[in-house]
Amino acid sequence: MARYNFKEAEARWQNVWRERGTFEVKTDPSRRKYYVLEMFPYPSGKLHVGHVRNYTMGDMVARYKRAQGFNVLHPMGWDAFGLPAENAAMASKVHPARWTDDNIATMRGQLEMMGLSYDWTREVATCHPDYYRHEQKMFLDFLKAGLAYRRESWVNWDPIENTVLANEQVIDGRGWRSGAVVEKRLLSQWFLRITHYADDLLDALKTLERWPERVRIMQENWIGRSEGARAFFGIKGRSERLEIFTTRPDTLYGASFCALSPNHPLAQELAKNNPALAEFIAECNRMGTSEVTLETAEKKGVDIGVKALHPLVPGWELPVYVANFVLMEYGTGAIFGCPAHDQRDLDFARKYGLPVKPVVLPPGEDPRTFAVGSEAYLGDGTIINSDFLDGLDVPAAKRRVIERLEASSAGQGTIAYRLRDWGVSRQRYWGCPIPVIHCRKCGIVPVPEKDLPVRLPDDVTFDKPGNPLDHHPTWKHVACPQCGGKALRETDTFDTFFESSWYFERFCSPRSDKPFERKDVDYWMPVDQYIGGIEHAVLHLLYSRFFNRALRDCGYLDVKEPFAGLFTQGMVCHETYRDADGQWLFPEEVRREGEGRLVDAKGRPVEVGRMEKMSKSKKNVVGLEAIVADFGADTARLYLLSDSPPERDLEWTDAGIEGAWRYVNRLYNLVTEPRIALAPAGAPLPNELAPNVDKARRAIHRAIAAVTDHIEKFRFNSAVARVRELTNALEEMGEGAGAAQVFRQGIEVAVRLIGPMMPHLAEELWQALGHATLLADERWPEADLSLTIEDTVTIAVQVNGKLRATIELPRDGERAAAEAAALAQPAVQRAIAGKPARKIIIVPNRIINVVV
RNA sequence: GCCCCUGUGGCGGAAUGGUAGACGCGGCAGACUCAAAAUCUGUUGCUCGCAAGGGCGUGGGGGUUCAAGUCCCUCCAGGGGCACCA
Repeated sequence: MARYNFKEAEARWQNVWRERGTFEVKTDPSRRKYYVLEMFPYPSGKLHVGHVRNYTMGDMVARYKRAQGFNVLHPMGWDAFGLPAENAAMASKVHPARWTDDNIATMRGQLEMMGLSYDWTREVATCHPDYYRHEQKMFLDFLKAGLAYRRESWVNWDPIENTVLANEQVIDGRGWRSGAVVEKRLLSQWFLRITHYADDLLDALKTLERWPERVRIMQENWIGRSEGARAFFGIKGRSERLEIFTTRPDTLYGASFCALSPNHPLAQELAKNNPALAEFIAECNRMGTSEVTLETAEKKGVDIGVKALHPLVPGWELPVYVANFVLMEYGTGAIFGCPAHDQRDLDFARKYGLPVKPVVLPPGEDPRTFAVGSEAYLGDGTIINSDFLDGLDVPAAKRRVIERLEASSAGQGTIAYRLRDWGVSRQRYWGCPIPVIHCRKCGIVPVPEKDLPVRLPDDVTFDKPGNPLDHHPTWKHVACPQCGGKALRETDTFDTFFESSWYFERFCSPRSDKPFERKDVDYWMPVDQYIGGIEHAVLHLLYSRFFNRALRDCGYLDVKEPFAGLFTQGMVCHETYRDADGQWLFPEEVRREGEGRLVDAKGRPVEVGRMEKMSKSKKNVVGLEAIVADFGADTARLYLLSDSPPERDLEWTDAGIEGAWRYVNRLYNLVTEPRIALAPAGAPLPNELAPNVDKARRAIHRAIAAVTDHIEKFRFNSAVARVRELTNALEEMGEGAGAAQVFRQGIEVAVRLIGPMMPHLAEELWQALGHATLLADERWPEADLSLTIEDTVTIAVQVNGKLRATIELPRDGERAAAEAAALAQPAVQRAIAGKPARKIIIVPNRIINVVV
């Protein structure tokens, strides 16, 4: 048995592809295009197996579509701005640019080693001025179009480091480096008006038929359109009114209190003369900014002593609280509480002894006895205790109460969104500078286009906390473009989601002076198949959809949705290991001793933990280099494709990769040392085939049909299984008339089918079969459908839904014959036990169910 | 806390509402070998039975249906996201 020398072969074929420019493509409107894109990586250091799984799937699609004759664009680049580069700069004194470039070089080498069919001439790194200059121009256009604006918003503030922290850097309410209790602080920042497109982003989700349902649902919920009403409550003894938002105006008669956000203007004003309230607001502001912090915090409030006047019932006064669960960003920053029909309001009411009055009667309940205990009633029912609304159902009551509010100018129907505008300012160095200048006289002045790009200075230091751009000695000091006076540059940079919101368009014309050429974008966009992690289901994918709309409205392009097809793949997981001291161990530090017992290098026992997402902190990562050195890129690719369904998590095991390696060799030997002498290529079949040969021939065509279907549907694990079934069938086929021809046919088909999975091995075997062409340039095989259908079918026979026998019958036979054959089965007779059949259900060619 | 997803043999998984366990990993038995590795052959859901043949079985409970891993309700467990990680 020969071993496949993957080391030599993989390098050789990678060279051939590179030298021939096999995967370099041009805009060519005479050809059908297909754009395959994997989410580009952040250059964090090294490629991990999770990246490779993603790119292997993309390569599978790219090579498959290429074989089908498409002009396939398959580019790769680097999402190169971001926080880790600055953390590295602080930790090990290396400049973010240097650190990023080094990482890119390492990771590019790793990608090349995997034999992925990228057009490397299109490589892009977002940290280069050639890239980010275009988004500075885009931002200026957004500003002109009113899509960018400036307002104050809250950030996490570390009072010891005097710096803004990312949510990730806040651990249990404390700064991750300083350990200081994090405060919230108001900062003036830039926002993009994504809410302007809320309805369009929501409605267009329906058109994204090739997106996973769950991603569409998540985006729909994220946008969170809800119809409701604004209502004005008077304030006793004051002239202004309190404007509240509610999605349940039908429960207005069940109100028992009003609550304001700690940042509501009225709360802020009253706090000036109310030390207890001021302290409560301060306490709220010490909490982090993340939604999970707010939502899981204990619900608290302070009665601020004023009385709100019910908009529909003269003289009805309600207490007003400031409460930590009311968000200033949603609705109006003020609510009314109806405890009987909202769980949070109920908890709050119980805590502060407020009345609970039911106004919606659940079906079947008696209005005289119905009461709400510890659980609010959220469903539909009949309105009670509500004056003119009594007797209506919930939707009707909503309409009626809104009519009444509008008639009396006490409110109106309105729509609220959960979606908030996108804050793009970051107080960091390693990002794209925001191209504006702050002038004391002229205010905010955009950087003139002739002065773009605003480049990041190289000479920065990270020894002081805070933004290095801000303490750079000269960079921010400029003359105002309008008045010529002394002015300051904006020192904030863009959120890195800015770069990833249009890179797929840059790939269409990566070397253009413009962001992209219209003719290229018109040809290549939209991305036909986008592949990435489910963790991007909302933010990146929603921002990109928005950004595309904003670019369209600024005249850049004419694309409705950037990603026509989306696939979200699962993560790669691995067991975790700890030594006797509880320290994490890398898998290569653990060895097997005896009956499944694991020990460390010193022979001490190792505790095996759960399968978890591979992460550096738990050391449950496998080195890509080691895998490729031991087994080759194709084996790794095969394993990644075959082990789990692509959307599900994959559990990396040594046994799994070894199994893939065995198959690689088996396939290699099947071709290089064939059991049956191969007929010459293209030799005609004899008129009569031996039955076993005919069976194999049918298996070949069924395999083509099945593998093609599985690839189309992203069931790569099943595609691999079907290829294995084919090679199993070929190995089992005996000699007979036509064996040499069919065996050759089968092998050639198998080699073509593995082309997108294991491209190096496929080229190697294609050559071994005597072909002078590249397999990468060959067309995908087509199944002869007449050969995929068998003459006989196996029909299951059930009695009362329980399988009792199977019968072999001619396809599409008579129902009566099938019924008779089924009833004739001894096992069926036994199960019927002489009882008359009440009903016999026959699903043709499939199943017969006798009901007795 | 809220939104979304997942749950099938010892393990990864397969299965247009129609024969649960394809394909693979692992195990067991055998062949080859001085021996081991590699390779090959057979076998392998659990359970009762000498066998023939039964019974049970897709996280738990309930429902719809001639028929449920698949559809509905509910509970449990694990995972992803929650707006400054990318």
